[in-house]
Amino acid sequence: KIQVIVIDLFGSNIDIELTRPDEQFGDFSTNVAMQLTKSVGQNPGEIAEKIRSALKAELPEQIANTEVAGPGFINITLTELALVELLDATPSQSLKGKKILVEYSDPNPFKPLHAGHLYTTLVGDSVARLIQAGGAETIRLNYGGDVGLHAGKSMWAIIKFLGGEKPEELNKIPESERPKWLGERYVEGNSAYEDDESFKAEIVDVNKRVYRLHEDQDKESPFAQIYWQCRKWSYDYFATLYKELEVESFDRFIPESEVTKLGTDTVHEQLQKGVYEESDGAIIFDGEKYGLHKRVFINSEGLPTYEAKDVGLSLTKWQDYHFDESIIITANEQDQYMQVVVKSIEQFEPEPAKRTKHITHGTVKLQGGVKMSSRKGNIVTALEIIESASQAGETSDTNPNEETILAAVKYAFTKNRIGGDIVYDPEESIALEGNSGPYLQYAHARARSILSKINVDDGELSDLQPGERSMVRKIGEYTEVIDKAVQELMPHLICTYLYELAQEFNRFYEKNRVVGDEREAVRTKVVKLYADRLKDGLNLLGITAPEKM
RNA sequence: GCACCCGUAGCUCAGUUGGAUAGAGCGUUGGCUUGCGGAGCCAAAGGUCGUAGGUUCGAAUCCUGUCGGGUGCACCA
Repeated sequence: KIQVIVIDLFGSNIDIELTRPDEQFGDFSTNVAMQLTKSVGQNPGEIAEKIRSALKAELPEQIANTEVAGPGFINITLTELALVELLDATPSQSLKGKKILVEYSDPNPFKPLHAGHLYTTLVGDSVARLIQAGGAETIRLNYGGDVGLHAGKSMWAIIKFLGGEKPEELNKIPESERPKWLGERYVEGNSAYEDDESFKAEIVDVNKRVYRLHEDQDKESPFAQIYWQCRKWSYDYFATLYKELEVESFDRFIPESEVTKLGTDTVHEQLQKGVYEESDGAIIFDGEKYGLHKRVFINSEGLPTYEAKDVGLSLTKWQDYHFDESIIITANEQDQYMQVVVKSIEQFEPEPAKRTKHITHGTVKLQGGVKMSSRKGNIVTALEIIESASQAGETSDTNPNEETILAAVKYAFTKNRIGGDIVYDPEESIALEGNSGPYLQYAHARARSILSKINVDDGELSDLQPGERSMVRKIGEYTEVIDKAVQELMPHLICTYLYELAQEFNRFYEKNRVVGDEREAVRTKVVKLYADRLKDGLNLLGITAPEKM
């Protein structure tokens, strides 16, 4: 609408950006006038004034007031009618008709789940929810390394523990201790590999046997029985965590073993065509030609590295889904690695490479910047994080139930912009005051409690008083926020908004009685709209909104 | 050495396709309580936006240098 006026007046069709300014300035604001200063050759105040008066004349029904302020902002205050109409808007489903793959979580069988896995799982879940909210056909993928050196290390230590290749010995390990037991074996195998040359050689050999077992589709040999049994234990363990977290379930688990052959074959094939090259007995891709670095895809033992398997994975995704977009979420240490892999694929299969987007996040640290490592063994496991939230709740006056604990952890991990490291503080996450999941749950429950005491029908939103208008204004921003969060794939935008919304409500609530007031009907409508948005927003984050707490 | 990410209040973070007095929470200090869930509200103190330049009418935001932290740079994942 402003666009048209600008074109009429100045013949310029720049994009008009409407922002939500501080409430004192109005409902919308734009700085076009300042942007036009140069091309038009008039001072911003004059330009703004022309646009302002034209705009006001054009839309008398929608615009109550406009003014030019500061260096040349045009501030627009909507009429009550227009403001209320904004409430009917729904998120724009901008991804409708697209098929989008989201790969995240990616735990490796035979290795323990540490706090980082919890983080990446929750980030992935919230991003996938956004994509789904955008209307896309969303396919959740989980890729895991069931072959590779780590599996070799674990298998070596497992066999040693069992006193040989004796699968029946596995039955002696109680079900509840299996995840921990597997984690300990990995740590043992890893230390052995690093500390002792002869152990290292043995492990390399075990690693080869694991690959061979897949090629031969061996399920019978004692070695294979141990492998498949422990692999299953790992997957069971992952399933337990996902269930506990109440994250959306994955559409497909793709173990590395499933894509190894395709990846290996492709690399060999493209070696002939010059995409990959031989170097010191290994097959590499020379990313330096593209400002990246060199990486080994097939090692000199002839075994595929992670790189080759990722090639297989990408091609598998492309063949099986023909996606519009493929999103991969990992820790940021894989950032440059992934660029090399994707660049190599681009050389012979450009389409899927171009449609692949890598989102990276930072690492989880505990209060005081303590980092966790899975090499040393002193790791914080995923379940321990949840446990710590629960414990922090018990020592406070909260006494949280499961819903609250999950809300605490999920919100703590999604409220920050994806990218940097995050510091997890259990006490802050479970706190009922401040910017936390439980605070928002409480805010919701309190609003529902008010509504449960109401006996009148909703009123029309008209002749709004200032507090009511502020609430309507804030509620009306909901769809804009969702759209932006979907577009940018940034769940934290929703967190920020919901928190602001709850604060706005608390201000309203402080001054305006609902039940029994002469404006009860109108205010009931406001509270209802507020509670519904809060609930929807929390659900988008995978957080429940209980009626009572 | 090269590359990528990060550096905003004591702490944890928003704000970064350039725009109005840089905003929240926690913590600190003071006020509000006969209340629909006070798990709240109001207010104060607290900032050379790492630092030095540059571009611009205008820079936390863009460019360059520099310092500090993290990560990655060949047979690990």
